[in-house]
Amino acid sequence: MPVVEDDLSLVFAALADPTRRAILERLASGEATVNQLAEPFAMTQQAVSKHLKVLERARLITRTRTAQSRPCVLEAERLEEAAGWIARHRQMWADRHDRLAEHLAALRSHDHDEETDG
Amino acid sequence: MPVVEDDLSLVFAALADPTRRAILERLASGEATVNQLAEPFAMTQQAVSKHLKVLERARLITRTRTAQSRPCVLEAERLEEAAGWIARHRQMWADRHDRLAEHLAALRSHDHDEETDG
DNA sequence: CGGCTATACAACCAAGCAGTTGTGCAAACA
DNA sequence: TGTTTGCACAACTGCTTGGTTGTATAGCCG
Repeated sequence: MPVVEDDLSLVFAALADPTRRAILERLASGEATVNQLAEPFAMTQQAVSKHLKVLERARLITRTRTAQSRPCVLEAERLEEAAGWIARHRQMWADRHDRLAEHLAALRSHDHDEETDG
Repeated sequence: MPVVEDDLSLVFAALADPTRRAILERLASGEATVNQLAEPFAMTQQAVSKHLKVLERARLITRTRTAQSRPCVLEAERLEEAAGWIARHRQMWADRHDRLAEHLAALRSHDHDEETDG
């Protein structure tokens, strides 16, 4: 197991939990304190605090320090990275499927093909 | 901890590992057998097999049964789901940031800053 | 000052994961 | 037929995680 995990893994891992995704969704409509976030989740404040740590480590949120509360705000940049990876591979896979279809079509029209690779 | 995890969590969790992402990348250039996939990864065939199980469970790949080998092929649809979630929220966050910027600009134009800096 | 509020830290636990070794089994090959 | 190849299953290990309770800290209120 990676002692140091790459950013992408951290982001995906952070997104791989329904609670955390819900937190992000809630946060999308504005800042919130830990206790505000904890309320709808049927879990303790400490548990939410841990989730926030995960999100923070993935830099999906940042936290500000105002008096005795530490509200959370979203950080969209990390999401770009994840989106980028997916988009890239989605394209590659689509290409691959296209080429596969082409290839099959080519094979079909050629009747027989000798593969002399260079 | 979810006894039954939703599809989205499975997909993100599957993507949250560099080895599995590398497997997907390799798979993007064509089918491969377990041993072929295992080679570059400095880990045993069994470990790769486990990773493939994770990918299969997330339905990011499917496996075909030909004779004694069980090659893997990519399944792009699941990726769409993950891409969709991210895209949706990216947009929401962007909107939010825009509004925040507007808000701050509005505040600034009001010239109501009482900062006691040192 | 005392007490309330908001949060974090620590210890603990059950479960899961990523990896290992060892083994079994089905298909191809000699 | 026996051997090799390709893969999976099982058991085990160490680390991580998601949750708990209990406690500590920092700021506000009276």
